[in-house]
Amino acid sequence: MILTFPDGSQREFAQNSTGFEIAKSISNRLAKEALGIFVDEVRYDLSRPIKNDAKIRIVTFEEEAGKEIFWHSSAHLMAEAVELLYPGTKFGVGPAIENGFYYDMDLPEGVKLTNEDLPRIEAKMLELAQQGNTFQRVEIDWKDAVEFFKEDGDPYKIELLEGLKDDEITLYKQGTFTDLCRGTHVPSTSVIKAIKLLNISAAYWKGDSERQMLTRIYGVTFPKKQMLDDYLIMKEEAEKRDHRKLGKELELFMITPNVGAGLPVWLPKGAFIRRKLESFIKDELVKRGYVEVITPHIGNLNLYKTSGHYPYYSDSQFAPIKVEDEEYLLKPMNCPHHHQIYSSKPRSYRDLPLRLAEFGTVYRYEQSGELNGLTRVRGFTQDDAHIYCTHDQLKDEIRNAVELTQLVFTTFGMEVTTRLSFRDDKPDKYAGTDEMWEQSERELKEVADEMELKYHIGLGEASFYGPKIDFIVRDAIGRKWQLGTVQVDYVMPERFGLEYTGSDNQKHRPVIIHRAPFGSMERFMSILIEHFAGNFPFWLAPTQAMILPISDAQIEFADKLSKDFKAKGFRTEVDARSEKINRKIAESEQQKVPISLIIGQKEVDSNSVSVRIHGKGNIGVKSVDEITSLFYDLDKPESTFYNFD
RNA sequence: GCUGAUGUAGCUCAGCUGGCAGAGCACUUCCUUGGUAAGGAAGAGGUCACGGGUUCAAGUCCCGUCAUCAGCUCCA
Repeated sequence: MILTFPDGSQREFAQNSTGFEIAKSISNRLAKEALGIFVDEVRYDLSRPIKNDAKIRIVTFEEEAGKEIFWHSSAHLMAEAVELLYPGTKFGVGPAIENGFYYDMDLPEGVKLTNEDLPRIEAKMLELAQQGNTFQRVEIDWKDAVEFFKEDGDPYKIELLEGLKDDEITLYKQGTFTDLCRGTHVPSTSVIKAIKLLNISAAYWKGDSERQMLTRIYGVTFPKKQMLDDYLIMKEEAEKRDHRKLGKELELFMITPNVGAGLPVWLPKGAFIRRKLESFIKDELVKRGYVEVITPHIGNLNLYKTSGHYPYYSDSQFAPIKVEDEEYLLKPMNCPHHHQIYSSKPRSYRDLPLRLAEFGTVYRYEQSGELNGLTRVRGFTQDDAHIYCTHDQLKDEIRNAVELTQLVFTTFGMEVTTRLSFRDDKPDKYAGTDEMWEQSERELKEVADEMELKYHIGLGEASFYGPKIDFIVRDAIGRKWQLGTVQVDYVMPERFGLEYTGSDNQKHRPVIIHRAPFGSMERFMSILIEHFAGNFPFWLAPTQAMILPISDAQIEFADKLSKDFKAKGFRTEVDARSEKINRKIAESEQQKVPISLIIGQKEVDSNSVSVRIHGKGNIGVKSVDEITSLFYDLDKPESTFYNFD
C-alpha cells in the first residue's frame, strides 16, 4: 500500500504495517517519540495495523493531539493506580484537558482521599509506568461490553454505553485496568516519565448537580522530567501574579466578612488605579459621542418585572426591600434605569443614536461557592452604556462599540478570544420572537465578519434578550473570564414600549445595544493586576516615582523635588527614613513603583537625579528637566509599553 | 448551592500524642548617615474565625455557623 506523508512524499509499505513500524523506518528517534498516528485524519494507535493507502501523520508530544493522547493515557494509568490502591473504585470519565487530565471516580464506601494521598497514588503510577505495559485495543460487541462492566460492577460505564448503542465499541486494557474508551493511546506506559497529581476535588456525574458527586483527581504528566520541572516553575510564577495575593501585598483592595463576602473594598492605591481606568474610558466616551447619566443603586421592583430580569434571575438577586407597600430591588442591571431616561421625553430619529453611559454599580447574589477575589463578586461596577438607534444605524453602532472594546485590549496588550454568543435550542431560556433573534444574530455575525474578527460561536451563551459578542481573557492561572461585551437587544424596546418618530412622522421602535468594554471594573482590575503582575505602567501607578535621599542631608532637596512634581500632577513620594539606600531601593522595587530617583550630594549639587527603572535597574543620572520631560512622555496610555532603551 | 480542604499577631507561617501562645517580616523607640534589592539593639503586639460540647485541662478532640481556597453547578 502507498502512504502519503505530510510533506506530500509517498512511500510503499507492506499492508498492515503499524504506525510504529512506519516511524521506525524514518528514524529511531521518531519511533521513540511517536505517540500515535493520523491515518486519513483518523487517529490510530501506533500498534494498529493500517490496511489501505492513506495520508498519514505521526504525532508526538510537541503538538496538541500528541499531548491529548499522552494525557488521556495518563488518566488511564491513574485509574489503574487508584483501582489497585482502593479496590472497588468505580470510574466515570477521565479525559485529557488543556494542561493535563483528570479522572472522575466513585471511591469505595468509607474511602476519602485528600491531597495528602496524592503522593501515594503518584508513586504507584510511576511504578506502573515503569512496568512498560502496553495499551491494548479490543473491539467488542456492545452487549459484551455491557456484560463486562456489569461484572466489573461499574454502573457509570454502563450508563455511558447507553449513549453509544450505534457506535463501534472499543475497550482499552493496560496492566490490570480495562476501560471503555475510543482511544487513542500511547504505545506503552513507559513513555510517561514524570507525573504530578495536582489536586483533588469533586464533580457531579455528567455535570448534573442533581446527580452523584464523584471524586475528581487532576494531574499532569510529561515524557521528560525536565518538562515537569519547567511546568511547575511556570505554575509557581503564575501563582505569584494572582490578584488576590498582589491585591493584599500592594494594598489595592480588601475583602472582609465584616463588610460581606463578595463585596470588595477599595484601598487608596487600588481606588486610584480604578479611577484612572475610568477616566481613560471617559475620555473615549466624549470622543465617541456618548453622554453620561447617573442612576440610583436601587429601583422599583416593577422596573425589573417589566424588563423581565426579575422572573429570569430572581435566584441571583438580593431579596427585594419593602418600603411602604412598594418593593425595591438592589439593581442587578442598569438598563431599565436608562430606558426610563430614553422614554422621559419624545424622541425623534434626529436624536438617534442616543448613547447613555454610566459607571453603574450593580448587585447580584452570586452563589457562595462562586465568589472569587475580584473576578466574581456580589457588587460590581459596569462601565455600562446603552445605545438607542435605528435599524439603519445598528451595524455601525455595533462596529463602534466593538472598536472601543478592542482599543481597551490593545492599550493593555491583553490577549482576548472573541465569542459570538448565540442562543441554543432551549426556547424557554429566551424572550422575543424568532425573527428578532435571527435578525440580530445575523447582524452581529455580519459585523464580526466585516471587521475580520477571529471568533468562535458559543451556542446557548446569549443573554435572554439577545445575542452578544463577548471578549474573553484568561487569568494568571489559566481560568477564562468574560470581560468586554456588546449585546444586541430587540426585546427591551418592546417591553418598555420605547419609540421614536421617524422621518415619515410614524412611530418606530429603536434597537438597543448594551455594551461594556471593561465589563466590570472589578473583574477588569483583577485581570489587569495579573496581566502586569502588579507592575503597573507609569500612567496607572498609584505612586509613579519614589524619591530616595541617600542621607538626611538630601531630604530638603528631595522634598522640594517631590513638591514640584506634585504641582505638575505627578505622583511622587519621598522615603525620608533613616535607612540605608539599599533598603530604600529594595522596598521601592518590592512596591513595584515604576521609577526610583536616588538623590545623593552629587545630585543635589548638580540639580539632577539618579534614575532607576523598576525591573530594569539604574539608567544613570538625568537633570531635573530631563526627568520631568520623561515623566510627561510616560504619563499617558499610549506609553503603556514605553521602551527605556 | 454541592464536595473537599483550610482558618493561630498587620503579613507569611510553626505549634508533635490535649498540659504556660511561638518565629521571621511589618510596627514603636534608640543607635547608625550610607551610592543602586533588606545596618544594629530594645519594645509593643493574641477572644488561636465565631458559637456550643467533651475533659481536671482544648489552639489541639467533637458538633454547628461564618469566611477563604480548589473543583463542580450557575452567571443578565
